[in-house]
Amino acid sequence: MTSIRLLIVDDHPVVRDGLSSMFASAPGFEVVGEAADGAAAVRLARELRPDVILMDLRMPGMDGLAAITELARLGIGARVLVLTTYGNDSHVLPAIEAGATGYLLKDSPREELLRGARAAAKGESVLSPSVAAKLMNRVKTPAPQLLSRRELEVLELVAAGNTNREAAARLFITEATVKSHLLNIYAKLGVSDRAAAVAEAFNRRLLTPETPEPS
Amino acid sequence: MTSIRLLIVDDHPVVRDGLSSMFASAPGFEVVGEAADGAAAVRLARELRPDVILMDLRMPGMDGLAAITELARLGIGARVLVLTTYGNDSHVLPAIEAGATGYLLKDSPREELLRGARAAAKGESVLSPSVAAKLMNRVKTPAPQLLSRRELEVLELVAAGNTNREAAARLFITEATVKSHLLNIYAKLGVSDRAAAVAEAFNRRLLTPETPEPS
DNA sequence: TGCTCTCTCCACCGATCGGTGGATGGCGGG
DNA sequence: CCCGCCATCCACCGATCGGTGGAGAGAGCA
Repeated sequence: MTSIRLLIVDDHPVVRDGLSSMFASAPGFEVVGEAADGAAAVRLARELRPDVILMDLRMPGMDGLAAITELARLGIGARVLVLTTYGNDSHVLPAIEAGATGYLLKDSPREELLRGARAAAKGESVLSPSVAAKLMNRVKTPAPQLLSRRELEVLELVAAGNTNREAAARLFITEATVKSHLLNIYAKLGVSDRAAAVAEAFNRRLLTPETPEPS
Repeated sequence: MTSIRLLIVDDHPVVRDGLSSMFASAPGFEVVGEAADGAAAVRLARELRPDVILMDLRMPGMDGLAAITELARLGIGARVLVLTTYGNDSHVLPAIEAGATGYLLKDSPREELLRGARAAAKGESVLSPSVAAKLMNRVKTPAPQLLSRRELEVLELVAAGNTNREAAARLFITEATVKSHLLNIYAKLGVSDRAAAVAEAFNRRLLTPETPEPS
């Protein structure tokens, strides 16, 4: 098995040196380049085709998020392992959305960093606890029983594109009843039309996106 | 620092024994009980008040998911670390939604299991790579640029509860233009009214729930 | 026994929306 | 150079929706 080719991106020379020497001294890794900002990172990534890019997010000029986005746009296959100081800053989720493969804190134990880089090279997802927690919160959030069962049914039908009349037919009630349910829903959600009600329901996880079933 | 009190839940005696002896021999852990199904797990959890529950999902009778739900309903504070054989089965996300603190594979290295249990005791989230990947897929899904920038703006305003006239004012265009944009949106999303368009946009991740800002 | 909540239903009106069938100019790729 | 996509705008009409102001019946709780 050949070594994992690494590109290290961080605006602090100290950090680059630290990471560089740490990975260089570990078996199975080869540091092929270093960059101090996003633009340089993208340039080097095209040129050197590393397997894994260790990427800081906060950098002058093109930041890490922009760089990840750009790499994805260019179709560069390198896995990006975000390596940053704070796990709870607001850039975490955008970075994942942009296509980062993993997200670790810089002060993770050496062991974990090495394991993370290896996992990233295989395309596995590595998350530090704080990031994992953030992601889980995104999914958890027990639905507070704000809407009654019936109201939720009505809202689902409306979200599916039914008119009041159609929803009424499907529920075997009259249109008038559907309208009262909707008015109650608007009041409870603090909105004043069906479109906003649907949006608010998604925000409050009363409705959830269909999970596209994999394999 | 006192030991972490563990409750082990699995329908296979072999697995219980294995885990039990593994944790018993590790410093900082104390196995206070074992259960072979969900009902017994809930009973023992109320009685023994463990810090962490190592929980299998597939069990006869009350399964792990039901047990987690029940524990949450009863307000039992124990952290639940799901410990199962397959990382890609369909019970993963429901378990997290029900309130599991972490999710590890049984064949994880001993090291990882111990670390996972310690992390869970502190309330940190531990995820095995396959589960992390699943969660990330839930968030990733790069939006296929189906809607034009302008159309997306219109849809966002509509989702926020604006009428066509209001959206027009905010975009400094006429109501007629907003209407054409919406008609285009309906065609592209395969729907025929604004509420369904909003729902479909959430399903396709063109719109995403606001992340409730923490601390 | 009250009280509250949910679910059901009715009538009526103005406001808004969806749909049709256009038109114009700009920008970019083949 | 032409085609397609995008963004902008127009008029007109019927359908639908939101809002008001009710009411009755059943469930659950104190």
